[in-house]
Amino acid sequence: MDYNFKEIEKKWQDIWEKECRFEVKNHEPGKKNCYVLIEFPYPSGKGLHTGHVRSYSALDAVARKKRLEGYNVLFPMGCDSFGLEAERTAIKEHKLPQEIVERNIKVFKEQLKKVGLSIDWSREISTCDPSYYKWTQWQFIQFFKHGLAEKKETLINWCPNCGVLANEEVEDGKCCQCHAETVQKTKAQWVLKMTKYADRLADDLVLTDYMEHIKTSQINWIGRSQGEVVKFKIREGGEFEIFTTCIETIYGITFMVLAPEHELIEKLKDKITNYDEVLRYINETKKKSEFERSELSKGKEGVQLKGLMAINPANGKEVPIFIGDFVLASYGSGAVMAVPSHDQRDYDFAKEHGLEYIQVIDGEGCSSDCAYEKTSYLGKGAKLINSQEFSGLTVEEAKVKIAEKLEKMGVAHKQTNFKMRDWVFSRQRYWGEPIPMVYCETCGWVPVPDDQLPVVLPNVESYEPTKDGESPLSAIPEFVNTTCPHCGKPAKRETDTMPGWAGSSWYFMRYCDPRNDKEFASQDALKAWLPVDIYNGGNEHTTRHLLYARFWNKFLYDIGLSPVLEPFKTRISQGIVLGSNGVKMSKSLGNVVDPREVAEQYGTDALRVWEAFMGDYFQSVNWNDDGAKSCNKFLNRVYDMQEFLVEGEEYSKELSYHIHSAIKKVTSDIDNVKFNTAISALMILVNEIYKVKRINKAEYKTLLLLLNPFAPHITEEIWSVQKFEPALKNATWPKYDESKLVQDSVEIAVQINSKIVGRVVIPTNISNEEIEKLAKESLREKFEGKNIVKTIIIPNRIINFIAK
RNA sequence: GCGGGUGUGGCGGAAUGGCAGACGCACAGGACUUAAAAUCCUGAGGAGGCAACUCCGUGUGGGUUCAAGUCCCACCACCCGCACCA
Repeated sequence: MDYNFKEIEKKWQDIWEKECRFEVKNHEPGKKNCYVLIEFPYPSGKGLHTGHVRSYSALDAVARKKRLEGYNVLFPMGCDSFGLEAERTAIKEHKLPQEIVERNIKVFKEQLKKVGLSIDWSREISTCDPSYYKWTQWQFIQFFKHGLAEKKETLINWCPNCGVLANEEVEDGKCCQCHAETVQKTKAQWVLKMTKYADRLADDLVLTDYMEHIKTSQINWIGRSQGEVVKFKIREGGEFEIFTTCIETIYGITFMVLAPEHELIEKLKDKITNYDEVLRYINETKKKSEFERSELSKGKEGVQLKGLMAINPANGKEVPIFIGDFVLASYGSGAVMAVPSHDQRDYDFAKEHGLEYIQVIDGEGCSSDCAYEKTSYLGKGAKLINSQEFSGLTVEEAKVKIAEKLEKMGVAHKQTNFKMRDWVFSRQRYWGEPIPMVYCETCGWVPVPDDQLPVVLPNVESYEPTKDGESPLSAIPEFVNTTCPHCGKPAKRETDTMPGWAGSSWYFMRYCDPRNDKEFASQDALKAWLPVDIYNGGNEHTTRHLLYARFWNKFLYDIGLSPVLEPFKTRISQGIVLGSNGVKMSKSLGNVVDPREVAEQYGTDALRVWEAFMGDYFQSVNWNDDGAKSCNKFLNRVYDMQEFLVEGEEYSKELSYHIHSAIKKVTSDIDNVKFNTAISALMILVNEIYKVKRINKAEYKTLLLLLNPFAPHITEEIWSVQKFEPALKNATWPKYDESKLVQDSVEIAVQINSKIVGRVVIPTNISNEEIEKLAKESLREKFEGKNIVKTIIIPNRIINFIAK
């Protein structure tokens, strides 16, 4: 008969809760601390889905194993509750975001508890709780006091009817709600100067054990490049700067391109003979987002600034100037030199506009339909041509010499540029932390004093985005009007709120000391837990959230409030769970699987085991309805094994090898986040036990402990029913003995000229000569007439004879 | 476009450069049963063959190597991110 998972799972969840089993102190004598962290969820109305269960139960397995290994484990949970989605739902349902969030958190928590996660609920936090965001605000003020927060003009999406829009709300240049055309406008916004930390954010990755692709993503997002800033004079007066990493191609310049926003255009408008055309192009550009502008297909568009010519400082040559929207004002100096022979985008642009090509690097790569780019010529000893005194030098020599010449002339200097930009920290939205600043005519921007924090988000009647582009808070005079904390004169509060990223940039610190009302967390608590040992989250957060959190921590480190340079030792990302049809689960496609239904049918343990087993943790995987069923079957086999149980405190001869290899495999697989093969190893062990139809106490206990991280309810139930000692919560993770993994004999494959000709069973302790002899003897007929010239032996696997 | 990934049976997936397809699903056969379900046991990449066995097989095309799913080069397809969704 099937085991009664409903009863068992409820029973143990109640016991864990009653015992406060997973509540943890910051210090536990004789135990090392281990911090297992999973990104806290956004409490959307959709509730928990199978993707959540996959990562939560996986990290729960890690936490449970660490506990059994004797660690003092912090495995906390909370909610990232501010943000646009709650606001939208609230608007739709005519409720307050506060209510929506409260309701969703309740559902979430209930669902999480049913998954049987070993969470310390006493440390639960929510970013929209004033006792939490008080400290988010306090930290913002520290950024301000250290000159890292300032108001600055930035680009926003603007809809004439709806005001400021998020990128997400713009579809093909139109507002997603009213379908009016949107434009890009500038607006003064709070900005955190993250670029000041760009170098360190890139360099300090060596201090972490992040997965390699995550480090690469971070480095590419930061996008550090070293190059030269070169000053170009304009024949008609004035000058501008460009940034290039390919100074070696400067003699190949045949035109220049400025960003349409470049200040020079306004300055020299009287000298531009086709100013009307230029203006039209600039207005067209304003309708495009930066993302659209950087697409290559649009890179050929541009308009010449007729009447102007730029002068190449290297050789005095005059070249035409264009504006093109593929040049972004936000990167470098908003202007580029164009070398069509050696850059594909310049090449296409030149072709479109009938411009000249000058090849300056010698090689075969330059052809009639593509440029000879640096990826093809760098590091290959290519030489310069058509470059005056530099012709004949290698690219690497020329880079240095040309830069030297221009620097001596006073028209160039070295510069490091970053793709990464400062963090725009303002939102003209209601549902976020109010930015705790006051503007005074006399004193300028003044932070709200500590004793007046938090600046509480007021309850309002209308919190929809405003049409004038200001935050809904600006319509509340009681909120806006205040006095200057500095001089006491009437002043106005900042009405922008913070982005959702704010609260999530330091929540892992708050978990260390969640109820502290004197500071965001005590240094003692932070030292006890940081850095986080293993941090899991979605792939979509491996660039931005991770950078923001690392930046935030580095700043706190610099002002003495974080004990670590890097907050996360390792970072991993789970693959998403797709619908059974291979596409993302969504309500409209009807392929959403509710974990509650699965648990109802096959049990939470089966669901957890299946989510661990269904595939490589890092890869996306298609949901399969039969999976949980098969895992329920597996758990039943483990349960039914009680009938085979015999006395015995040591592993039996028949099972010893299988037990030791399972311990080894499961232990290393959990450490290496390979849950699927850990489950597979357990299945193999269970199959072996069914072959002998006998299991003793020692063996059963080991099996249950290995399975416990994945299926905590059933294992604890069997353990307690069988009255195994000590109680499972006090048991220790089993150890394997390498010497028990050595088998007496092994079957190896025999190859002649790399083709398998047969197999032979050999003792494991014999010499290579003996292996050769045995292989030849057992497959004598295959060797007839063969002249063996070489033998390759791969221990316990293959012997390969090379014959002539 | 830029950046990060992925591609293996009917399906989910395994495989430190060393016997491809572990483990599981679905499938087939057997045991148990009046019968079915459940359970237990066995089989199975494809093609050919009564069989022993042979040939073909890890997105495509090349290459390195005694040996390639794995390393290198070129290509194709798909997924994720791209700064006001978080």
